[in-house]
Amino acid sequence: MPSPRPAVPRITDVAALAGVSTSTASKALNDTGQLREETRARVRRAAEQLGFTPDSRGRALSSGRSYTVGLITTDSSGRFSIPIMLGAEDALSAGEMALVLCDTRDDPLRESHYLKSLVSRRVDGIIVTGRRTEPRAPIDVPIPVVYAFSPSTDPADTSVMVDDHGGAASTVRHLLTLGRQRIAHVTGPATHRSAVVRAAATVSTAGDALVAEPLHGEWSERWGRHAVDVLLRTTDVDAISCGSDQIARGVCDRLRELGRAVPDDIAVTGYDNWSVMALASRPPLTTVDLQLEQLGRRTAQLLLEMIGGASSSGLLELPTELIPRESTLGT
Amino acid sequence: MPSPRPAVPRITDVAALAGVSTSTASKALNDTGQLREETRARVRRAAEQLGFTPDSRGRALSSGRSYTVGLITTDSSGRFSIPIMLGAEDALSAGEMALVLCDTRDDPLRESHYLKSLVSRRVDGIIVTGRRTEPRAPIDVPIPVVYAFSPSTDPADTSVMVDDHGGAASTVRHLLTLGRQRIAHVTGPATHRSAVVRAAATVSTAGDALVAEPLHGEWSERWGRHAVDVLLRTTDVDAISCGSDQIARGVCDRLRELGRAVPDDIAVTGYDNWSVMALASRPPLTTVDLQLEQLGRRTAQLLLEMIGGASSSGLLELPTELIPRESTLGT
DNA sequence: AGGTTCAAGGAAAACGTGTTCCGTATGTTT
DNA sequence: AAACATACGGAACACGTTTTCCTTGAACCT
Repeated sequence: MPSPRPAVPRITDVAALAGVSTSTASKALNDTGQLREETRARVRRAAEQLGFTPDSRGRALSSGRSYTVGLITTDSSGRFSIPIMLGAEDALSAGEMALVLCDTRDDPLRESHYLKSLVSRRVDGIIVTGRRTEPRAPIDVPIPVVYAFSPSTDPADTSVMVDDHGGAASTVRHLLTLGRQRIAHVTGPATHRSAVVRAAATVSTAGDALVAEPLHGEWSERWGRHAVDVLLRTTDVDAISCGSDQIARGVCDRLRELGRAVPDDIAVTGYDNWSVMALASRPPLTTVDLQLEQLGRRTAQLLLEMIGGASSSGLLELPTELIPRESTLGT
Repeated sequence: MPSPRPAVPRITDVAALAGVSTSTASKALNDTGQLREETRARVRRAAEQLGFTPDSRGRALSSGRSYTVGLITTDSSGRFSIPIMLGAEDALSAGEMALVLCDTRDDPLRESHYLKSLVSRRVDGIIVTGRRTEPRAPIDVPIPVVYAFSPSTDPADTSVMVDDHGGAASTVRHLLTLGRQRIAHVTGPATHRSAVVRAAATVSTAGDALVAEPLHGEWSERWGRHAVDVLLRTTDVDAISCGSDQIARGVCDRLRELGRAVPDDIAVTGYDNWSVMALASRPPLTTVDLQLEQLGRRTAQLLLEMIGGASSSGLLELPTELIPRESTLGT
């Protein structure tokens, strides 16, 4: 016996108090059907008085929709997934939709478990997101799905991703505009798609101003510091464009240690606008904001449209925003 | 007309295929009731064949439970809320419970909106968490609630928090064990409970070894760097215990710039085990791990117990773990 | 043989809502 | 005055499951 009954009022209670039938009460509360305004008001008053909140389980069953979407992330602890989640949640909550969180921790077993759970909950749609920008295998469910950040390998699926090419190009154009002529690029592993894409954009945008092959290493401050040593040993540069804020911060630290002024001697750009790196760096970093929260919002909107019946819209690349700071502009 | 019907099989379809009634099918699939094993197997085969997944909306309505819990966070972008979320989600998913995410962004309006939504969804329970350790006003719902990280002001509510006193004390004991005799403490704003609690623990544990009043400032690397200047101007210290890894990193940076060796001249401890700070610091920081994921898991377990009928268990403080690294041990 | 017990499975109700269909009263038109 | 449209509101059903009874037949005991 699980307690005598929480005594939460149902619509029949409201109807009884208002002296109408349940169907009338339902119409009154949902602004449907043909009712006198006076009746509507009476029902609303009754609902108010009882503190009635409609049970969405009943509504879900009756309407065929659950007003819920699932968010599957392979790694929600990553700093990329989180803003996406928040943006999506924000856009969804505006439409009275709830978001259920599923962190697969990169485990295929967990993923299929969650998928089953979401299907069983008759979720209206699913958002799939990951930590990296490499395309991932699509999931197989009879529900609208949108991929965010890491697109589906199937181009017919709807995917929303960051325009990494444009982002990297914008930093280079920024450096060129400032008159820099001897640019180097330091970035992450050549096995990471984002590093490769950004490097390619840098190469093609910088043209003759690029004075060295892109340097690939790990996404760390340590690599940034080390790369400076490697670079200055052989090359004379006036700008270093980095593949991440973390690398850029390492670059700045090492340059300072070597007595090279940033940006007077060498300008530095980061990537990601990870505030804890970009703002704490000395000097603060000019960088590229990925607009991930916006990406999450856009993803949710697309999903809502698909739930509404729209067909897949293929791959969508969202613009980034260049954030100029002292590491290129000076004080 | 919303498409001719997704044609997802219902339990009646399974029952029909197996040649039994729906009630029998239900019993077979849930391992309840009295059925021949052969019948059970037949029903299971039919379900398998049809790819049947029970509709949890129906189950929710029938069982009176939604198998869902809500997570209300005032700021899910914070690095504290996230591990808590993940831990909770992990513990809940093991029990076939889903977690719906609600980020209030510190807006009371949004909070009440979400509360209404969760109540309407007949969530089985709610987890409330925040960015800071200050107690917060309890929420008023007829559902089990557990507060995580930021406890409820009502001591009768169930709250799970970090043992900040013990955490700070452990760093000081660590320093004393290493033979340090002249300890200073640099931490965050005196308006922050966590700073005050950690400072008090430091004072009472260090005793005579504390050579200066705790220094309060902001939670930033910059303040850490500045505090070193302030401190060394008047005092001779052989250890600095910091209120956060961010501050500790700033302290280390400044000490290095001043040519003071860490830890040989001065040992440094951080707090939070925020890997991006603690590991990137030079040298890596001895620090206190808050075990937030464990805290999230424990919170979820308590909530499940309360959903199961257990009564509130008041305030619970979870232990932290000291992580020794080079900033006190050397290489 | 007649009664009791038990396994097996079906019929029906319950959960809470939304919606379709239908009856009634009221007012309007010829 | 009769025919008719319309506003209003109620009865019934649907959504998909679980669970509580109830029926049936067989085995068992005295």
